Amino acid sequence: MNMIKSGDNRFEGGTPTQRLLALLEVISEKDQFVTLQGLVEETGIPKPTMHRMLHQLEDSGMLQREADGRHYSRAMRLRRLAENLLLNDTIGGVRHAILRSLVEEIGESCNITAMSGAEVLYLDRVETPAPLRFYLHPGSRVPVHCSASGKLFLAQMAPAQRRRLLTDAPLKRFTHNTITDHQALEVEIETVKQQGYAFDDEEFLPGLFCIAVLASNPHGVSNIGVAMQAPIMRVNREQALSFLPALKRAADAIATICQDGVPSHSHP
Amino acid sequence: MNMIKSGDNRFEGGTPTQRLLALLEVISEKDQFVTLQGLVEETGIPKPTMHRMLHQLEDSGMLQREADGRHYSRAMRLRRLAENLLLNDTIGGVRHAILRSLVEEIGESCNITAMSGAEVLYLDRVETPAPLRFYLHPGSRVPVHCSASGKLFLAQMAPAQRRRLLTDAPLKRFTHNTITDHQALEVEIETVKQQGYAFDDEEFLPGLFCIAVLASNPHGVSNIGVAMQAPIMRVNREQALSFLPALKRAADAIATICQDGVPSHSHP
DNA sequence: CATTTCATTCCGAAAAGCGGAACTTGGGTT
DNA sequence: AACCCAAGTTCCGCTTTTCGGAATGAAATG
Repeated sequence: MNMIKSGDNRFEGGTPTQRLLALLEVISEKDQFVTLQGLVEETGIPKPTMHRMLHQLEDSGMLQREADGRHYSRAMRLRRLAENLLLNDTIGGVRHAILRSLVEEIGESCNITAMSGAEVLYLDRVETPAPLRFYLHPGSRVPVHCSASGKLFLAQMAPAQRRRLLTDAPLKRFTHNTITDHQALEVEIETVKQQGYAFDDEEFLPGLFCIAVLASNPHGVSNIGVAMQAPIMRVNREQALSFLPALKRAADAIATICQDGVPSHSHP
Repeated sequence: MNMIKSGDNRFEGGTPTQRLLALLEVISEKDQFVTLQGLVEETGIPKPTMHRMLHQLEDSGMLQREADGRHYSRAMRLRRLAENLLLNDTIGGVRHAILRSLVEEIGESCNITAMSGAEVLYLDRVETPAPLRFYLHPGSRVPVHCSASGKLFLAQMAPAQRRRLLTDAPLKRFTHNTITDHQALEVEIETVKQQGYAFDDEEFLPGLFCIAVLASNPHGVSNIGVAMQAPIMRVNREQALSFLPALKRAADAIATICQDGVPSHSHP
């Protein structure tokens, strides 16, 4: 009894189904057969509960027992699930690949953003290989008024819609550069609208400089942006501007792919 | 093709967690974004229930919403789960053993590959004992358009899906042999489809020659390939062809194991 | 054959799921 | 501008599942 690390925080909160997914995750990380007892020790889930979970997975053909009856391994259905997930993930895969090649080209972290509610959502992100970097993971959100993409989204809105969005919440200050005055923000947005791109000059995080463009959308307004984020000591305004063509190219490629995101009802 | 097929029997019995897995399965079979309504029509699950399920998957970072807020796509955690499932699935070392005996038979390095996103992922690999060799470790990735396995995966895709994958990717040049022209690649893919195997003739790394086959899958497309990789000074096209039977045999053995998943014996 | 170690079953309390109905939203039409 | 329609979201009382401590098998171990 040595390496017993009771309780994986992954299993503490969440609904039963989320628990089950977390269990699958633990199993997926193993390259050996798993046992009930082993999983109990690793996850901290009580034994009867774990027993039931494994049984469900076995009944549904996701796991199978080995000859000895106490070791579980991946069954066909789980393999097929994993294969299909990867095999058919072409849209996400391509989008990520475009982002990756953009980062490779300009050498700084980039992300794909979208307007979500009253905030900017990071859809995907690729980090620069440089050691000094900001870590912001996909799925996180930032305010509209102090992000480059956010200002672009605001710039293409109808004035009434923008006012509705901004009047409700005050423009929270994050740094000394954050634009907190509505008048000043309108001026900035006008500039952005004319330029077709936007900066974030340490307006959200001290030391973070960004430039963003929109993935243009023929059918109207766009809700996809592409942005570069870099430490201010490595990228200044001129350098950021030199990245514009590459950013624009990536944005157009992403726009093309995302156009036919309509699901089909076809079945093999 | 019926637009609406209410009620997939997969969703009739079973516990809530089994239902959720079945839902993931349906999503995994799609190569496009899914919507709440679309899934409701396909599965027959009531709308509020589906709404909750998708929310749970979104909250746990398995799915993410696209910009429009109504299309869902695979999020990072789900991709990682799928990759780990395949990557660590050595089935008690049997899969690895098959690869090892293949290498022993033909005398050159071989690997097992899978499609992941827009790239080819190395699931497992065994090196030749020969002193001169390329070192590429499991878990690494190579582009689809310049790898033997990649071309096989492309060849079995529906044209629309392939186009989406390739159209906006620039077909990056790695060597003087890399196919960088889309037209030429389509021709190559057609050849590959008819032959049932694919070469990589120094298209990715100078001096590296590969031949690959798919582990055939009775239920449809396959996401597992088997490939040989050797220095061009040791293996030419004819020799590579002479390895085909052995490669095919190994691929079939791997396919069989992945279906039955019954290993002979072993103490983990 | 006593002992340890897991796997399995039981069951009352607690929680999550369920889904019809109603409500909201956003885009398009009259 | 008023309306409509389709899709997404929320509500809420009822039902089902889950939860997990404790007790009970079933093998290995000594």
